[in-house]
Amino acid sequence: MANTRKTEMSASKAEILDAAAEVFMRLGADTASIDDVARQLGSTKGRIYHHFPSKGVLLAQVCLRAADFVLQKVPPVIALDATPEDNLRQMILTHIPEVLRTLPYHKVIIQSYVGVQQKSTTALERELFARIQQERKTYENLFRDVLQTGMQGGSFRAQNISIALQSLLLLINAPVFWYRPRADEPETFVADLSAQLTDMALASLR
Amino acid sequence: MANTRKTEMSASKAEILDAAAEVFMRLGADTASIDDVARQLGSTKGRIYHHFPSKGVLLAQVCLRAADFVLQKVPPVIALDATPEDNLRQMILTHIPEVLRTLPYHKVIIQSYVGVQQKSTTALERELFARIQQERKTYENLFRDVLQTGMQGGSFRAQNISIALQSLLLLINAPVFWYRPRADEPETFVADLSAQLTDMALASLR
DNA sequence: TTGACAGCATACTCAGTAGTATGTTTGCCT
DNA sequence: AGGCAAACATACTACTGAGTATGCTGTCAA
Repeated sequence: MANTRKTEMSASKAEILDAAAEVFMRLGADTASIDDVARQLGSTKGRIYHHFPSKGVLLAQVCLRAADFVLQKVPPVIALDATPEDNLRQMILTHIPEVLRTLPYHKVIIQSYVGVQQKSTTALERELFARIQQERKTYENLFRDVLQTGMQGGSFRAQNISIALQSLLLLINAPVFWYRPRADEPETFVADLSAQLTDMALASLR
Repeated sequence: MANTRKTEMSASKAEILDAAAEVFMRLGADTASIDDVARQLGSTKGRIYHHFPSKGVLLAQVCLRAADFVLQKVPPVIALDATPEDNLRQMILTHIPEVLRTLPYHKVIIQSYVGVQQKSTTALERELFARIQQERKTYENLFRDVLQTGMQGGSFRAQNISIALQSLLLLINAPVFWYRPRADEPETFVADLSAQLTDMALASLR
């Protein structure tokens, strides 16, 4: 048990991350203050700064967790003997519900997708954001490989693969921008939504 | 000539908006300070506060201009006697180059698309952001109408129209997230990019 | 029992920033 | 010429918010 790595997280720390994700989502990561997060927790700054050395690290941990969520669910559904279409279909059908399940985290990480350069001063923050970028690249490559294989095999139309990849990734993350869970929404809404987006995504590649 | 409305903008004001868009894009609208914008202009705060009453209004004007850019270009290409496919194709082929031409503005307005609620305190700011939302809705409805017509006529596959619309809009704005103009890029890159995205968008609807 | 440490709360400091108040220059009209 | 705004620059104020230093309390091991 020498290497528990990421799973080593106290319940209190996880609770803080949940609160931070929620508040960062609502107010924006830069606008929201540490006191706002503390208020959401019903506690004070002291608790947060006991577990995290800075606001930047807290933000980075939220983003890192967002990346981890999908990275733990999606790779297992990839089958080497399946067709590119089937693989991609399963990947998207796994991706979307997982993203919507952990929505606040992804609303936060998307704020960094717009390209605002982090002003991470400390070395730890820079290392964390590098890890995030690495994980994102790893995740993107899962889709890139499936696209590549599909284009070579003729399942997908041949076209600029980088453009196709970026468009595909944004398409399957589209609900993060507009989805808001509602009490009166049908039981099957997320499943239906995932199915429709999967169809659109696959169709866009043919 | 009683009603010049929006076109009434001094060159200095436009120059400030350009600088603000550039800086807000790079640093993020909340992180960037008015002094940052002034430094970009090679002047001081005084100039900015002479033309804009607050930072919130400045931000709103940038966003409003972003919306105006596409709203002036796209509607004219819609033809009543054309098929939904042709109309949509022309709309996207107009939309993308115009967005990339005025990229900083759209990178700023996209920061508000993530759903962070503006904390506009003044009445003027609230009114401006309401106008922005109105213009955005107007623009969306251009696409919604084409989608609706196309689905009824059988050109497009019948499906949940709101989901399809949101996905389509995000797809045609995807380059805003990743595109960065490069000196060594081919002359035809933007045109090629627009063509590929148009094909993907139309395919996703069939 | 105690003491020592984790897990927080309280009460500060201090840098940065939005906004203001007031000077200073430049063009323009008469 | 001269005065009078517009278009800025300069020099403040007031406040927010990140980070820190220190105090308090329960728990657990020896």
